[in-house]
Amino acid sequence: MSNETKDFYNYQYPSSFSLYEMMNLPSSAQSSYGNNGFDHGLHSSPGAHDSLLQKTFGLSPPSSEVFNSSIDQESNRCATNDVTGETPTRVSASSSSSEADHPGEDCGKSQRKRELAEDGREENRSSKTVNKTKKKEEEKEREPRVSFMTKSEVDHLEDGYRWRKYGQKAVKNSPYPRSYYRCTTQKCNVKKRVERSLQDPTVVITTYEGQHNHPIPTNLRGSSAAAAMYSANFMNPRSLTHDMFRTAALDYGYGQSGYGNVNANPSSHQEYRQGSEYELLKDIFPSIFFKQEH
DNA sequence: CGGCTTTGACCAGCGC
DNA sequence: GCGCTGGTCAAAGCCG
Repeated sequence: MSNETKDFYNYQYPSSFSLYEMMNLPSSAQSSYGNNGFDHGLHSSPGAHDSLLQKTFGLSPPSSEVFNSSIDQESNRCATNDVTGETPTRVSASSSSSEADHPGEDCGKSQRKRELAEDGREENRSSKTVNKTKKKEEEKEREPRVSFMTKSEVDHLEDGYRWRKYGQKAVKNSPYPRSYYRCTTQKCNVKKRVERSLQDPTVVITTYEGQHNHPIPTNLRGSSAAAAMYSANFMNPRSLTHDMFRTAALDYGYGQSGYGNVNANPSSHQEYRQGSEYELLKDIFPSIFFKQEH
């Protein structure tokens, strides 16, 4: 994936996009799996899919919608991602997260600025004698970065992991601050930034940076399914298999919860037990994930 | 008491 | 060199 921008005609679609992106599947893999699979049935009941995706990804409370996501594994971060400028039913998503990270900001400069600042600090804040050559090399090894744009009333969305807030900064030209979180697990340096979109304050932009080197904490609030999926991406991007999605479906009512009572919204369980959304899940995550299961 | 949030200070990069 | 900005630190306070 490069700077290519993909258009989706329904804002539920970016979640399917993010799945491919999160799995690091090459474009050939996408085409072989076929977008047709993802088209299957999606237009029939967008609201239901929307609800399903929210719960499956667990990134938002019931009132929120994950309506865009992007991933940044390399340095291609300057593609268009003018999501909030789109109509409500048409969203563009791209492999770039820069615009999602910092709407309206100058991409290249601020991006490099951020990385340099982070690298310098992460390596050795106290010692000023940093080997510049080494530093430059490490600059190239950028952490994978994924951003989600989620319509939500709350800033900090549950994703299954435990986070500690370590900073908050006012955002230039925005009344909404940006919050900085770090994974609380020892030796896990995954970070995330949370801010509200300047264009649409109801939209929360969550940017994950780094890879978790540990399993999802259990006995947490939020969605274990989402955490499992997110974990699968960052622990091993190619390990996100149909089993994962089946687990997601099971966790949401097609089986006994395997992770304990972690669902923040018990009512969602009830919906899934009715079965209709399991079918929707199969529609969204089609044969590649489900066909071998029955 | 441990874990978390808050918040002012600090640092580094960049533009002028 | 200076000011601006983003990102992080760390002390203090809060909370279960």
